[in-house]
Amino acid sequence: MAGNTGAREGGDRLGAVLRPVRAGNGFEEALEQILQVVRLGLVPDGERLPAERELAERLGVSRVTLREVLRVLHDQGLVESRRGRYGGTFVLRRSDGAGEDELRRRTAEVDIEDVLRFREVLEVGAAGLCAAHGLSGEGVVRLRRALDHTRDAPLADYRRRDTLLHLTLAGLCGSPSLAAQYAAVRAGVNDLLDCIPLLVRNLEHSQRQHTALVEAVLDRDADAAREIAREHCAGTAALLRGFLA
Amino acid sequence: MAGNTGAREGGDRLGAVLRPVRAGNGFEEALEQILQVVRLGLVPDGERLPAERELAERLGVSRVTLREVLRVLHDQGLVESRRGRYGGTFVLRRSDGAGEDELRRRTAEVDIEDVLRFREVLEVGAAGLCAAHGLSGEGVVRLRRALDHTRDAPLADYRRRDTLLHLTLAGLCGSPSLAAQYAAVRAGVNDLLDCIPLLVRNLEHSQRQHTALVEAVLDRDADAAREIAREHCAGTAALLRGFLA
DNA sequence: AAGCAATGGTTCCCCGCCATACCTTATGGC
DNA sequence: GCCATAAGGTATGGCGGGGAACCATTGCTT
Repeated sequence: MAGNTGAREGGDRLGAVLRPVRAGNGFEEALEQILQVVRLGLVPDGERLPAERELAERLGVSRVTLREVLRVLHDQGLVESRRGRYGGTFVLRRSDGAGEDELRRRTAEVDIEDVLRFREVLEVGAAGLCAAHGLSGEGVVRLRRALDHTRDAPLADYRRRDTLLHLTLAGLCGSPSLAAQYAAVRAGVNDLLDCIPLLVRNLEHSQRQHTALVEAVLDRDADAAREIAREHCAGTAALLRGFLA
Repeated sequence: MAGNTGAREGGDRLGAVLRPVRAGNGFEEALEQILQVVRLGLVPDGERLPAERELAERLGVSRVTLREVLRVLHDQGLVESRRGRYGGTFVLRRSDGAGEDELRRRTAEVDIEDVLRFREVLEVGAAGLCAAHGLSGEGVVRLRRALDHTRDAPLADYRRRDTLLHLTLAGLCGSPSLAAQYAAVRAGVNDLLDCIPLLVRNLEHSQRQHTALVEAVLDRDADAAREIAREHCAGTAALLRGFLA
C-alpha cells in the first residue's frame, strides 16, 4: 500500500533524528566529558579539576556516579585526588604510553572523514561569523591573548594552546551551539593528532596561518578568514589522512 | 595562589564542555526527538510513526517511557493511536491553534541568534562539502528528486518539502555528525518559521535559490554553492529577525 | 593551639526507568 | 468462519542512579 511504502522510505530518513537518546549511561557520558576536558587541555597537567560537588552539578550527574568516573581515571593513572582543604582532583602528566591502547581503541571507532569534515565546517564557520559580525573589545583581547600564547609555547604545550586558540575563536562566534559542537569534535581531532608525530615544520606553517587568521578576523575580512581557516583545516586533514589511511 | 587563579580562569573555559550530560530525563529527550520528527515533516500528516516497539528501541528508551511520551502527544491532539493489525500511531493534521501556546513557549526559550548562525554555518558547510567532494550517482538522484519535489508542492506542504531538500543535502555531505546537528537546528528553525506568515514572494525567491544551489552543487562549484547557501540563509534570517525582534 | 572551612570519602533510601511477559484488538489469509 | 499476525494496552519486579546527610582529612586563620 502506498502509505506503507511511504512510511518505509520515511523510515530511512528518520535515521538522522531517531538516534538513541543517550549515547550511554550517565557514567559513560560523564567519563567522556571529563576526558574531553583533559584531552582539550582545558585543565593542564598538574592543575585541579573543579571540586566533585561542582563537577557533578555541572555534568548533571550525582556525586556518586561522578566519583565512579574519577575512580576509573585514577586507576588509569590520569588523575590523583588529595583530601583536605585546597585538596581536589589533579590531572597528572600523562607518562607517555599510559592509556595508549585506550587511545587506539578510541581512534579505531571514530569515522575519520566525519570528524575532519565536520571540523572544517565548524572551524570555517566560526572564523567567518567572527569576521562578519566583528568582535567585542573583550573578544579582541581574548583572541589576541590566545594567539600570543601560542607563539611562545614550549613544544610540549603547543598543541594545548593551539586548541585553546581555536576554542576561543569558536566561543566568540556568537553561537553557543557551534562552540559546544566544536569542543566535542576538536577533542576527537586531538585524539587523532595524538597518534601522529608533531613536526616542527607543520607547526611553523600552522603558526603563520593562525596569525593570518586572527588578522583577517580583526580586519573583518570574512572571505579571507574563511579561506585561511579552510586551508588550515585542509593541512591538518591531509596530515592525518596521510598517517592514518 | 597562581594555580588557584589559573583554575578559576580555566573554570570559565570549561563551560563549553561541561554541559549537563543529558538535557533532561529519558522521557523529555524522547519527546523532543519525536516532536522533531513531526516538526521536520519526516512523517507527514496522516502517516504512521514507527511501531512502539521499534521506536522505543531506536530512541534507546523503554516502551513504557515511550508510551508516556505518546500519551502526552495524544492528549495534545498531535497523534492518534489505532489498535489492531495495520494500526499504529498516526500524526494528525495540526488544526491550527492547537499547540499554539506550546510553540510560543518553545520559541521563547531559544536563542534566536544562536539558531540562525549555527544553521547558516551548517547549511553553507554542507553545500560546500557536497560540491567540493561531488555526489555519488545515487546522491545526485536523491538531490534532484528532492528539488523536483519542492517545485510542484502545494502551498501547505511547501515548508515540509523545503525542509526535506535541505536535510537531503545535509545527509549527502559525508558527515553524519553534521547531518544530525542540522536536523536538530532545522527543527528549531521550523519552529520559528511557524510563527510567521508564509509569503508567496519569499517562496518564489527561495525556490530560485534552491535551483541555483543544486545546480552549483552538481557543477561541483563549491564557492558558488556556499555563496548561494549563505544568501539563502541570510534571507530567512532577515525575515525571522524582522518578525520576531 | 584551636577552630573553621573546603575538600574528598561513605552510607542510606527512594524514585525512575527498563526488561519482560502477557492481554486486547483489528485485519488479512486460509 | 477461524486463526495467525501485528499492532497497541497493561502489569510487575529489579536495579541503576540521584539526593542528602554524614564522616574524615587537610591547611589556613586567629
